[in-house]
Amino acid sequence: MKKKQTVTIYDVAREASVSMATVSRVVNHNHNVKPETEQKVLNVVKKLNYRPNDVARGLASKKTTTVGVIIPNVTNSYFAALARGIDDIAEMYQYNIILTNSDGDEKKEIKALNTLYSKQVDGIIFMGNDISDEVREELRNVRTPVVLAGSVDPKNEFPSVNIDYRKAIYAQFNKLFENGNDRIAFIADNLSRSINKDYRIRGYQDALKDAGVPFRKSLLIEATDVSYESGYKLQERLIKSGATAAIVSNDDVAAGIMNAMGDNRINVPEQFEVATSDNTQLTEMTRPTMSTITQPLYDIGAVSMRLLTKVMDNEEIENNNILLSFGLKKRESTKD
Amino acid sequence: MKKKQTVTIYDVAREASVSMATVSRVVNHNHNVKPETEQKVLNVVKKLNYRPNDVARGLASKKTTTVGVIIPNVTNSYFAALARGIDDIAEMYQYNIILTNSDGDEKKEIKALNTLYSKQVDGIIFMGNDISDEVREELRNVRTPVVLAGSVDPKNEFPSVNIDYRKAIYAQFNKLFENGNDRIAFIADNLSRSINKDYRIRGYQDALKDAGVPFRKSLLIEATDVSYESGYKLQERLIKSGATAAIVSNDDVAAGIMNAMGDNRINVPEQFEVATSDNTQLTEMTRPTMSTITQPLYDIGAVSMRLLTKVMDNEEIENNNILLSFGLKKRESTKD
DNA sequence: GGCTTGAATGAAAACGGTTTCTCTGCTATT
DNA sequence: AATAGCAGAGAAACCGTTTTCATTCAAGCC
Repeated sequence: MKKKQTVTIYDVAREASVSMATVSRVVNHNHNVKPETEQKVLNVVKKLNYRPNDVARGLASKKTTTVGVIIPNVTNSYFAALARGIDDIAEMYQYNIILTNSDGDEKKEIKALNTLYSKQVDGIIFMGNDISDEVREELRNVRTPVVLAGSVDPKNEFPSVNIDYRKAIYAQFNKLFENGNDRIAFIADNLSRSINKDYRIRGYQDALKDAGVPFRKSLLIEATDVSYESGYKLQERLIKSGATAAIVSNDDVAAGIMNAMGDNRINVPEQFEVATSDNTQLTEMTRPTMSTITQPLYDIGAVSMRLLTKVMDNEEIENNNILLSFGLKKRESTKD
Repeated sequence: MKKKQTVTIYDVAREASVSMATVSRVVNHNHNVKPETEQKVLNVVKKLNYRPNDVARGLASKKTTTVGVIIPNVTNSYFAALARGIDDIAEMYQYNIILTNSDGDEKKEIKALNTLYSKQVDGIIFMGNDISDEVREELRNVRTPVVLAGSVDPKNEFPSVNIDYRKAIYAQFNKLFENGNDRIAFIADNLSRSINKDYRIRGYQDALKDAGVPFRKSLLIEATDVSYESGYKLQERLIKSGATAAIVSNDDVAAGIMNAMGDNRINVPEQFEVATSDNTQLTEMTRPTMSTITQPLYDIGAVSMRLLTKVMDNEEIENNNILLSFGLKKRESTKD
């Protein structure tokens, strides 16, 4: 009938006839403890199967070795890929991840921020495309380092890791333009969000201007959300708009559009070209496969976590707003 | 120059001229505090913008309102869907989620378990298809409630939420058999894992027996991993095996097989039928779309989190091993 | 030989809450 | 009027560490 009371640092100290301080030093690999003493303590630790209580540790040291991650939806492959990058690097630096789904909803984001704050996380990685003013305010309030991953901040107030969305769309537009399209639609789930308004659409307009093609508002199309279904439903409207090609900001939506085209006997890419943005695995799974901007998804997550560790350690940061390089991958949904 | 020292319960107590105990009571919505006093405290709380420190709380109360979630890979749509269900219910019950990727690797699983243990999580949800003996041992050691989600335990030692994999495969086999196939392959990433060996393959054999079809070992095919690529590479072997249909245990793998068939001018479903198992969104995105077992993915996660709350609260549990109902969805990759 | 120095250790004060007791006054009961 | 009972509040112990500061002791130095 061994009743397993949790064994504390005090138990170890007593059993090893040393003070708690010494045990603490040993456990934390501190210098200044004689090898023999260390060994003695270590033996007792093993014998008693002592495991430090991280909560007590957190209270005393004011560090929880935990970082909060706010993600719109784990179920979204784009963000899931980032999350994986984040977790891998976090683990490498001995941090754990508290994951919270926000659905990109301001209220939920703020609530999550407050919870994480209460939980005393050492840092926060925020994903959500962009940040509203209220969220910005809250982000300032939680006095813990924040890094934005795959999420823009036009004011560059917070450290962030992204690709250059503006240039990416610019490049993609030009490809399609070279293929002979002069009516190219741009599709995103929310055109007024900063990531679209201030970056992608600008890139779109840059290209328009360079190509000497007039801007048509009707070619800017908003999807109801980032889902396959919403893309599927968009197909008709897309054809009616007179567009012959589309740049889509999300792979699921793009897949929906493409399949709807196929189901309506419109050939992709012969009759309509589709280019997408995230290079998630889905781009290889559809038929035709999808041409896309290539983003280093995993790396965006990984780099932002690494950046966060630097901020948490007060290291000198050369560049707060990191832009990772992107590429263009030609697959079957575009002509060239 | 307001220097923002963190405000503690003590500050609130002083400012409101009450004791810490009273503040604590108010903050925790405890009975036994006069409405006026409560209001007075509440005012100070607001004025000082006091936020309880969850770490201190956790130490004192021995509850962290945090549960650990071990997931093979967030990037896997099947598990991501479960994770979403888990997080939603967790949030509903005021818990947060510490998410750890294990890659289904025993070493990482054990390490994660230990970390979670140190962090004093109130409970753990384990995903990983099945559990090795070492993990089982560790699962016993962490003296915190554990629930398995989408992961079998032949010994039924731990509470779990699943579908009846054996019956599901049985039903699926029969469909394909009725369609005229008598050489039906079964494909999984690891045939010796319990979930396959003890459940799916048994279902497969049950069906074989009922149908009076002899068992052919060559029709049991192991994929190198659960990925689109590994499925794609399997196609040739599949044809050589003489099979005319396949039951696949993972949607990504199934998509790979199907696309490889298409790329090699083998018509699905006319020349080869493919049925898959997870009903992730991918099943609707491929062309042809995929027939599949329908699993309530989100619900498996949600129900297991709910179950965990019950275990954590020491509630009476009527059924420790929950089987959610599954279905069969006919799409384009099978004939009928 | 006295004094400085530094390594090794211990004592005890935080850390910021929860919770158990205990103590007041009232109100209700008889 | 005396007493029981209870609501409301405070004092202080406790949760399990880290960390500061003090102490001891031996070696090194002139």
